[in-house]
Amino acid sequence: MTMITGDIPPNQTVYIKNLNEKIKKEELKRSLYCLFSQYGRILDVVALKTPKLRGQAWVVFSEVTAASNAVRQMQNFPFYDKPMRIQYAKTKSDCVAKADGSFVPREKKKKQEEKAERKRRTEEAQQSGMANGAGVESNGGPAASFRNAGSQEAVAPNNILFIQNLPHETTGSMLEMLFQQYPGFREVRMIEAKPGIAFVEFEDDVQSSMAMQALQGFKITPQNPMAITFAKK
DNA sequence: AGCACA
Repeated sequence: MTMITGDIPPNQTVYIKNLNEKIKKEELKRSLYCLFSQYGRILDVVALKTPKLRGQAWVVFSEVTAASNAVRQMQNFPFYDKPMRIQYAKTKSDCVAKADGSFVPREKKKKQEEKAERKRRTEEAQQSGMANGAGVESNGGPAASFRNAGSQEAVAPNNILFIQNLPHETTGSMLEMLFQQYPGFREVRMIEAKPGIAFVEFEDDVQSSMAMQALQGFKITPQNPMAITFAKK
């Protein structure tokens, strides 16, 4: 069991390192968003290019299960020519804390920690009824019900996309018009015997992910939002 | 290698 995640407990945020440091921050964040959004809803992507933090990023999911799938499935995924190393984040992301009400701004947080430290040092002769932010991690959160990947089996990235729920009149050239605008596009393959589905091939997984993100739910007719997943290998 | 929230 040589798991790279070490002994860090599950967290809805994943910490990614060994990222290509030449990629500009905005592009990196966009790409990470595209690449990881198949595992669930993403609340935030954090990347800094400071000396200490370059080459690393945090992707915040709305669900821990999404993060778990991402840690497993995307482990060592070659992203901009470097294998990603993915773990759970060590601490709660600010955007999560803000959502659950436990957020404490940075400066104040320092003070609060010092205060807690002082308190700890004084003999605790009595225990007051102070309930200190002891994680009430209930997810009474809003609308977690999308076509998120949490319910279905997590599929590993693939340069080939599997498209479902197309109107039966869909032609290859219609799909080509849609998908060819994304870099790395190679070809569309319709399955004559099976109307309503198609395969779209890109040069690599990153590019296919971009197109998937961009066209997910795209409606050729009002009744037919496209359902795009990676093709099974 | 490196765990932040510009």
